[in-house]
Amino acid sequence: MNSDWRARLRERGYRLTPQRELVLGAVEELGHATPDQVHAEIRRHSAAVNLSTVYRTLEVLEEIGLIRHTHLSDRAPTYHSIGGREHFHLVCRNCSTVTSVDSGEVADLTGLLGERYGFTPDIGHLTIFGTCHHCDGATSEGSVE
Amino acid sequence: MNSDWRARLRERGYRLTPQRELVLGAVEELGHATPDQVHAEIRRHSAAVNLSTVYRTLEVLEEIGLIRHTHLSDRAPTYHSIGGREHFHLVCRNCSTVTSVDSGEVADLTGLLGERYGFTPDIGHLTIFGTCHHCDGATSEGSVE
DNA sequence: TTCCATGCAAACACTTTGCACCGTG
DNA sequence: CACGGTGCAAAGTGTTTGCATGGAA
Repeated sequence: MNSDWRARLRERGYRLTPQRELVLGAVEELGHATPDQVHAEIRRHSAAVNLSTVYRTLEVLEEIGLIRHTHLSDRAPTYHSIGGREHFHLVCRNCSTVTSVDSGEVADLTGLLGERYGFTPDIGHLTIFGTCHHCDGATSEGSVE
Repeated sequence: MNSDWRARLRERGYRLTPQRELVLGAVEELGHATPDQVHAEIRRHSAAVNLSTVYRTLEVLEEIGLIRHTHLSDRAPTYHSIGGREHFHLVCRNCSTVTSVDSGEVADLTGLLGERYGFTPDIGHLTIFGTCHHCDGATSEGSVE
């Protein structure tokens, strides 16, 4: 599964380029990252990759299912590699802490939406904003969104 | 509850201006609308309100709890008035249909996140992307996000 | 009369696009 | 050696800000 990405690209008719390897590597290393952060991370230890290439590449990598994006803030989207299981995110508006939750945890929700609304949710894209227990009551400084 | 907004503004020390009335009216009339759509709607039958005023006003109206915003697409946020009960949205990526679901429907989810993660979700801000039953299987043209 | 709110224009943050050149397959 | 991918620069979208003027309280 280490070099699976090479096959994935080829299968779909995409070419293998050093830029694509660098972008994927940066996403995996950063965990959750905006296009700009990916760009900066690459620059830290490699030759520069153009920002527009980063955008185009993230799109391709998501297309072939190696990474996904969600919205952890009102600003830029964040990308993360799909390390095994599908998950969604909880984001605290107060302290900005991000918690990943396995999609299995919300099987009930998925079932309910399916039965009652005929709707199949894309759990991997989901981010739920709210307040974590450390911040209940104490609404303070820098908040996300 | 019709002119409740006047009191709400005054209570919090905000002034009552025709622009604020127009923006609130447009949001209520449109249902779900982006800042730009609100701006356009006002222009349709009134003197123009500056776009930056629309932005500032939407922020104020949300602050005092008359409207809320959520993200129905990757582009602009959409605002809606809080007509009674809190709700969240289901958005079909294929046909862009938006379904409102009462937050009571997901009491189980809210309970689970609270117990297991100490997290209090902001259901009113939530939007879940996915596929509606009309579009299952048949992934076609113009998709959101 | 005092400030808050508005209009306007410029600046911003993020993303996309057109085109010539480059390098993978 | 053809065609997809990249770099670069410019243009696009959506949003914010500084400042002078205007109007609600």
